[in-house]
Amino acid sequence: MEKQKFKEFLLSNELKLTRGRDEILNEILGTKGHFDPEELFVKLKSKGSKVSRASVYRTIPLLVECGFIEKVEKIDRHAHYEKVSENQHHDHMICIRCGGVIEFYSPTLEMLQEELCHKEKFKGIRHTLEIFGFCEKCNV
Amino acid sequence: MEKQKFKEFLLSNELKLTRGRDEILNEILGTKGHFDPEELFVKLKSKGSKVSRASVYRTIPLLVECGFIEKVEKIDRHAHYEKVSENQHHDHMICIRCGGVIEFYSPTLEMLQEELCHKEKFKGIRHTLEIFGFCEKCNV
DNA sequence: ATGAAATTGAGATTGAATTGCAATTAAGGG
DNA sequence: CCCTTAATTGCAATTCAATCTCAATTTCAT
Repeated sequence: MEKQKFKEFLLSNELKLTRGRDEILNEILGTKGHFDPEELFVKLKSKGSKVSRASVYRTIPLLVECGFIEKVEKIDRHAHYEKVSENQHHDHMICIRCGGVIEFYSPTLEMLQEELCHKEKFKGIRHTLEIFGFCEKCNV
Repeated sequence: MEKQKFKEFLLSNELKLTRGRDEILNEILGTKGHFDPEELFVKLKSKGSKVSRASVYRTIPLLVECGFIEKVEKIDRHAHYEKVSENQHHDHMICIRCGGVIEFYSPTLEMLQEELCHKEKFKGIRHTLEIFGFCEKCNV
C-alpha cells in the first residue's frame, strides 16, 4: 500500500510521519488529475485539516522525491503537479485554446528515448514530453 | 534577415519598432544558448543600453510569439528562454546534478510524435521533450 | 513516559513578474 | 520637416507563489 512506501521513505531519511504529511498524502491519493499547491491547501482546509500552506509546500517535494507525484508544465504562473498513476507513465498533449489535456502513452516513444540517451551516454531518469496544439474540438 | 521579420510582425500588430525592442532583439540574436530575463537585462545594461527591466519583460512575449525564442524548462525559480535556431528544432537532456544541457534532434522522434498526434486527432504545433538524468561525467 | 530531534503554523520575507501612470517616442499624413 | 496621436517607456509600486524564521508542538526510539 502506498502509505507504507511513504513511511519507509520517511524513515530512511530520518523524517517523521506527521498528521499533516499523512493528510496531504491521502488527499493526493484520493484525487485524480492535476493540482497545484494552493488548490491542495484549500481543499485540505475545507475538509477540516489544520495543515498550513507552508507544510503543503514543504511536503510536496517529499512526495515528488518519493515518486508519488511529478511536476508538470507550468501553464500559468505557478507550479502544477499530478499523481503518478500506479499503472503507467504518460505524456501530454495540451490544447492551447481550451487548455484541455490529452494523456497518451507510447511504448515506441519510450524505447526510442532510451536509445537516444544511450547514444548520448546519458542516464535518463524521467522525462516530460508536452505537445502543444489544438484538440479536435478547437481545431476549427 | 531576422530584423525584417520582426518589423513585419510589429507592423501587422500595430506595434512600433522602438530602440529598446531593437536592442533586445539584437542582443538575443547575437547570443548562443539559454538566457533568462534578468540576465538579458543585465547584459544590455552593461553594454550601455537604457532599456528597463519592464521593457525586457514586455518584449520577451513578443519575441516568443514571433518565433525567435521559446521558453524552456524552468530549472530554477525563474523562466528560461532560448533562441530558436535557424536550422533545426531540438530537444534537451538535462543533467540533474551539474545542470548541463545536451541538445539533440531525432527525425524518428519527430515522425513518431506526428503519428501520435494523428491518432489522437490533435493538431500539434510545437512540443518540448526534456529528459532528466545524469550526464556521462556525473553518472558516477 | 521521557527527551532529543524533527516538524509545525503564523507571519514576515523574498524575488520574479506585472502593472499604473505621467512623460516620451515612433510613424504616417500633410 | 512638423504635427498629431497612439503606442511605449521607465520608474516605482504591486502582486503573488514560494520560502524562511522561530518559538511552540509533535513524533518516536528508548
